Amino acid sequence: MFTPSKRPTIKEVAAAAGVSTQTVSRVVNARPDVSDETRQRVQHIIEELGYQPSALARSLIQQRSYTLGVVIAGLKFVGPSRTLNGITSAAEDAGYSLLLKELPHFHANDIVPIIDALKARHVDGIIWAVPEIGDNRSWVMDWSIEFSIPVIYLTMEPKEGISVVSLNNYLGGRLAMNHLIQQGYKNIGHIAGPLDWWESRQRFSAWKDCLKEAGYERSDKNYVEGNWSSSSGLTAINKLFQQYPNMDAVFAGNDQMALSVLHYANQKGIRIPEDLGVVGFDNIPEGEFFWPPLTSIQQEFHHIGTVAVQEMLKAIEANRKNDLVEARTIMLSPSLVVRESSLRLKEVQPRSSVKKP
Amino acid sequence: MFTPSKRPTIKEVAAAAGVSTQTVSRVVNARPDVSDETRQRVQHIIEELGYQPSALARSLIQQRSYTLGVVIAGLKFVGPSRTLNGITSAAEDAGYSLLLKELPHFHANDIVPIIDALKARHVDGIIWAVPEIGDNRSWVMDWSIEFSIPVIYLTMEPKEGISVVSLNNYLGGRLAMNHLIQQGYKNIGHIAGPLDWWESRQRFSAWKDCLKEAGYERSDKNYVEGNWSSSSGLTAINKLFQQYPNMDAVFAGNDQMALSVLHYANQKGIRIPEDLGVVGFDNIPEGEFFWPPLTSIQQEFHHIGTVAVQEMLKAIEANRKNDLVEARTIMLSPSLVVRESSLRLKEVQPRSSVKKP
DNA sequence: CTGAAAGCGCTAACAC
DNA sequence: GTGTTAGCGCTTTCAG
Repeated sequence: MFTPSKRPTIKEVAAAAGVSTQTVSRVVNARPDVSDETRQRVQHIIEELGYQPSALARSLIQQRSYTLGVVIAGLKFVGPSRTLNGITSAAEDAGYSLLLKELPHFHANDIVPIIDALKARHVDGIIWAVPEIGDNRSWVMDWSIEFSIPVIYLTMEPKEGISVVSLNNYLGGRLAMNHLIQQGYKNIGHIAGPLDWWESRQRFSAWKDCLKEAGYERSDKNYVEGNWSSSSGLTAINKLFQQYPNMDAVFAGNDQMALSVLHYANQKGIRIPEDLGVVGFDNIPEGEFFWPPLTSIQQEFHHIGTVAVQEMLKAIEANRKNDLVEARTIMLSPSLVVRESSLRLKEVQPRSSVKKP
Repeated sequence: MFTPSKRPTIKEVAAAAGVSTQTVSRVVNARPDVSDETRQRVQHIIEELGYQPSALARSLIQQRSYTLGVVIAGLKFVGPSRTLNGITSAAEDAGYSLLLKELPHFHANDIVPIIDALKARHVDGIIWAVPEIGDNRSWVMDWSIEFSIPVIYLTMEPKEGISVVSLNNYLGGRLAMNHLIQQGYKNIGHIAGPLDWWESRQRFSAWKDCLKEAGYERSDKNYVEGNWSSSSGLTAINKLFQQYPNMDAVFAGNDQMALSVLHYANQKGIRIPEDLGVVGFDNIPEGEFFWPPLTSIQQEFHHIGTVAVQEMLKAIEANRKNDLVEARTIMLSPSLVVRESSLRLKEVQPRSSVKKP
């Protein structure tokens, strides 16, 4: 299965080349102050022995590991895994390794052991890629939790003094709602995600505000809370139609729940978009092939990860130079992707189109 | 944003407690040979200073890091991310940390730098969670690549001398096909995944073999190759119907491509399952809410990850004891999930059902 | 029960 | 250009 040979150390290379370990170190790190002849010889021995410096030993002495801690939750969902995808590629490009920790569930609040494990391995910074839910952020302002390294939070309500990268969910909700209103729908219901999620509340607020601005009535019977799953979406749309019989459009908190609205409509013979307009959120790749194709709000998960890493690198550099590390909030803008499920005024926008902000 | 205070070292704790570093070490590692009184005092100082041992320094001296390397590709897809989900939870349970590397693309063959980076950080083992595609496994038998640590491969053709954990894709294909045949479909087309993928070829072979066993004819016009995406699935189903007009069922290589078959049928007014039976692969959660609900082959991605970690832990222990590390192949069995898209004989199986192997 | 010495694999700082 | 010394933070070994 594998050859359990021990890897050579810098000492062995030095001995084989008849130089000091220091010289080997210089060659490995491509320092200029080595004679060409020596460099050649050492280089040769290195390849022969298959020598490879220990990043561990290096981290120890340099007090810098070129490793980032990533804390995530819900990897089995599209959003988190695509964001991680962005983090991995950006980190790789920057020459950083990633130490990954996944929380057992979204609400996990017992984060001290996680942070300790990361710090024990001398990570240079931590990307907290867990969405804000319930009180799972209650500790960020707790001064007893000392980080001593930069931390960047993803997907949460911006707060004074901490760095946040997030999609502007409120704006996304507004894009969805204003599109439906513009298409002439007047009785727009909402299937919200779980309202202990910050993202859900933002989308929910947008729904409320847009109805109000348009001068349409709204009551608490006009929305139902789901849990992001298609299954919960089906329950929700059933309940919603009972409570709100003259509903003519639905803004769903995500595409999975929107899928159930389409499913329900197909089953009941409700015509989409004529009788019922539907808009989702996230714009998952399958949405284009739902029946009918689903209008949605595009969220650049990958980009969130990339931006987070870039911010982290800046923070690490500033930290090194002992500069004051300025906390920054970055809000990314979503965009509207119009497809048939909401396109009642066909003459206006006859085909799929992507509108970038 | 954070307090850049330096973390205390074992020396500082020792000094504060008036003992040697060795005694602190003993307390930290819960060794029995410390007097209760000393233990208490040291314990107290540790908490006071917020001392935390450096896993790095420990790894260096113990020649063991309690860290696993995970190499993955295509994190933005459901399968890989759910498998990673299984790996993270199993590793966490076992007290192992994870060093994550994502390949830039599935076909990446330049894996030496990846392995070197992992070994430089002294991982105790490597889980190679990249599916076998084209020649991206050509190096596994290359003896010049020395691992010196256990490696477990996911999703590939079992090979003598290496450890593999994989779903039995051939069996999955057979479950799908025999179900369609049993439902009375006789002209069964196939939308394959990319045929340089081992998984696709296994499913493809099952399609061929089952048709042959049933005594049905088959030609090269009866299948089309897609690339897993719904978009490619739509192209594929168009082409397939042109080439194979009397087709009455489709076995799609995954659920995304199956979705496009449903989409196509809805568009053309083809009735499912009466005129056309459809079976997918993977059983993604949304499939239940497609229109009509999609029959599929359940693949336990999470479980693959869990099993891989368990095997890894065994291999690491054996390696430590210098036991002979036996290479093992573990093939997991998929199961058939029947829904409306393939249920022509309604009286036989009137509802969704999951058949566990 | 506790401490001193040595060293894991490497690099910073200084000598020559 | 190159070598020597010291030490990153910890644990192992061996004394006492």
